[in-house]
Amino acid sequence: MTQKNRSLTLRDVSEASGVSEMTVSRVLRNRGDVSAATRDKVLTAAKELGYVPNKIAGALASQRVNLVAVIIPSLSNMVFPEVLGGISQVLEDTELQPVVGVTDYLPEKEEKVLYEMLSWRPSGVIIAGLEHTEASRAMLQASGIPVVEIMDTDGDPVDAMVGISHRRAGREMAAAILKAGYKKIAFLGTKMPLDHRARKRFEGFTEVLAKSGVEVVDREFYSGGSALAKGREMTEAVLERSPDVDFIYYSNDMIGAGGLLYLLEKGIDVPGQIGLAGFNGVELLQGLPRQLATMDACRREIGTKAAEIIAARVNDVEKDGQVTLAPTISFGDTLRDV
Amino acid sequence: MTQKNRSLTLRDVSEASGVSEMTVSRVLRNRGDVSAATRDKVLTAAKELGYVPNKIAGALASQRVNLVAVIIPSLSNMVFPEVLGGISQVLEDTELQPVVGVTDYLPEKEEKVLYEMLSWRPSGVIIAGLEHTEASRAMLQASGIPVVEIMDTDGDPVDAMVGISHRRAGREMAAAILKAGYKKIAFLGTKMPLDHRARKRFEGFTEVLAKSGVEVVDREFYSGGSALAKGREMTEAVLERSPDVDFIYYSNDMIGAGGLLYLLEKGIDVPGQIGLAGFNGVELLQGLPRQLATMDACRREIGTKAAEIIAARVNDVEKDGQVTLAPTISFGDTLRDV
DNA sequence: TATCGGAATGTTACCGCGATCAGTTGTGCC
DNA sequence: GGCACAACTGATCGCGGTAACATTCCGATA
Repeated sequence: MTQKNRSLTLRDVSEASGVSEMTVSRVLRNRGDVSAATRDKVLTAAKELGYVPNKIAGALASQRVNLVAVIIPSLSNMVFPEVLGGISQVLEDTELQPVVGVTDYLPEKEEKVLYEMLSWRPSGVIIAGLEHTEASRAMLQASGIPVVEIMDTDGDPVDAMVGISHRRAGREMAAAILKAGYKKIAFLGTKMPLDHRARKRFEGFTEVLAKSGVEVVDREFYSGGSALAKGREMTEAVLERSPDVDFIYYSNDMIGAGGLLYLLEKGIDVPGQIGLAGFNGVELLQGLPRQLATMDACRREIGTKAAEIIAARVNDVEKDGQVTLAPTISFGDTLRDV
Repeated sequence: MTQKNRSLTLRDVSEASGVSEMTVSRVLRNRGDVSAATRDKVLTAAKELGYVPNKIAGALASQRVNLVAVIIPSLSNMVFPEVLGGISQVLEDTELQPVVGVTDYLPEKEEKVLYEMLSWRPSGVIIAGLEHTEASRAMLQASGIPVVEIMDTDGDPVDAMVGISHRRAGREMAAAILKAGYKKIAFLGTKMPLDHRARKRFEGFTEVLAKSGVEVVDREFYSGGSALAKGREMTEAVLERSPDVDFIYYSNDMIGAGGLLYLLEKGIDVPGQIGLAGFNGVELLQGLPRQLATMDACRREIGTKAAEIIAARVNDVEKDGQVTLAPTISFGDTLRDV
């Protein structure tokens, strides 16, 4: 246990166990034929010394790095940890390992993070969204490794993609709202020009409304702060400005929940007087006094499918690289299902 | 842009720009003297080829890896992403980079993840908790790199530690509750024998109650599912079983919020008839109809302090390695402040 | 008994880059 | 004009492993 600052190498184990470095390497990787006797000797020595193999050297020599770069905009969004869960679950059965990079929704940071990750020569990349800087796309293209763009399928992927159509999600929600007879519809969302998926939902949403000659009567955007509190505040503001609103579409469940709590407190009839809907289908909603209407974004499944594609491609197995999942609307208690 | 499967090396850039590999290396790392002219030549060539340096080789050659292993139990807990935020913020100003590993609260998985991470020879380790398997402790010890154990300070660290005393947090909350005159106190928490911090809070909590001759009148534990919904359910169950309860202490804010929503719905007077308190001070609470009493766990600050210690030690700057932060109680609207 | 084959082990040659040291210029100064 | 020195550039070696090939040793087979 007493050791210099320099960390141990195969040579140390080799000397301690009296066999060649190569044999030690074989034992530690379970590769090739090694007699049970020497295997034991080596393992004992390695354990005794507290040897931890150096993957840096191993990766360089073998030209194989079992890492999968996962690049997402945020960890605090609830959505992405779930996607990650799906990814990890699948990769756990392989020799691959996810490594996460966070972009904070900034294209330049994405570019930086991507560069950084590619410099470790991962076996694959899973990256959120279809919108990237030109340089990022070029890097992905040139990397020569499998790339899966996730979350969104409204656009052209560099390689593979797994997600839902957010335009369609917006359209379907709009259709359901109109069908339920609501007419004075407001939209509350995040002030994030760079959140392309929220934008696409909004576009799909207004598109369908427009076809029925309906226009959003009010809208408001926030940034930062507690989403629940913001939902509450914005809802209050909208009601004040546009008292005749009969439906509010929130760009995510969290602000939707805030709005719901506010309206219930005010004694407003939901969904009679005002209907509500959010987006994502987060688990959190199950604990609310009333179920918020929402649309499932298939988060976990996106993760598993993406990881499966990477795992297959790494092993040179071809696999369908364009997966569009179908989000399902859930009416809950805040949107009349007619 | 047309390239074989083999990815580019310094040699490619060197040939394309007509200088030695060494010079290319210097340009790309901004080290040593290089004339402006050759610098430009090299940078142009590198960009044109789409060259991305190979950190694997670089790290091996330089014996330096600018990664900091961050090992935490979970990403879905809300708490850890915030700690991570603190870490990232500090490391962003250095050349270090965090790499996250998740243990799911399982000691064996922690051991595995730690081994995995150490095999990449990071410059430092930030790891949640003070409880590890013997093998894990040995690895940390033997690694010869700075180690900071975070979140908790009730115990002996391998090296440095940053956190709060959860025993004390439990004690303080108990004292505040008693002082407010509550007598029939229930405890609701997670069924996680491996969540040592929750356990310590509970121990501190009961310890102070015991000193006043008070015992927890009821308790319940959950696992899995939506925390908000579970808080609701468990609160209902407790009220049914022990209708005379006058205070409920929740092991986290999320279930506390569920309980709060339930009680308000039932028209129960909070904090008159029943007082409530949670733990963590999550941002979410700000959007609730009433502020839940809670105790701030100093999450972000834990992250920044830990990262600062690593950053300092990596540069051979000594720095105080035992930081105990003081969590502050916030009474909110659900605990009488007397 | 000579030969062969496979299991067990060792040897050699890199992997792509950076540390180190060794040139090769150009410049200012006496 | 010669020298010292800085500015710049290149050659060599090795980081700690692994792939590929070479070797040894043994029993089985003809």
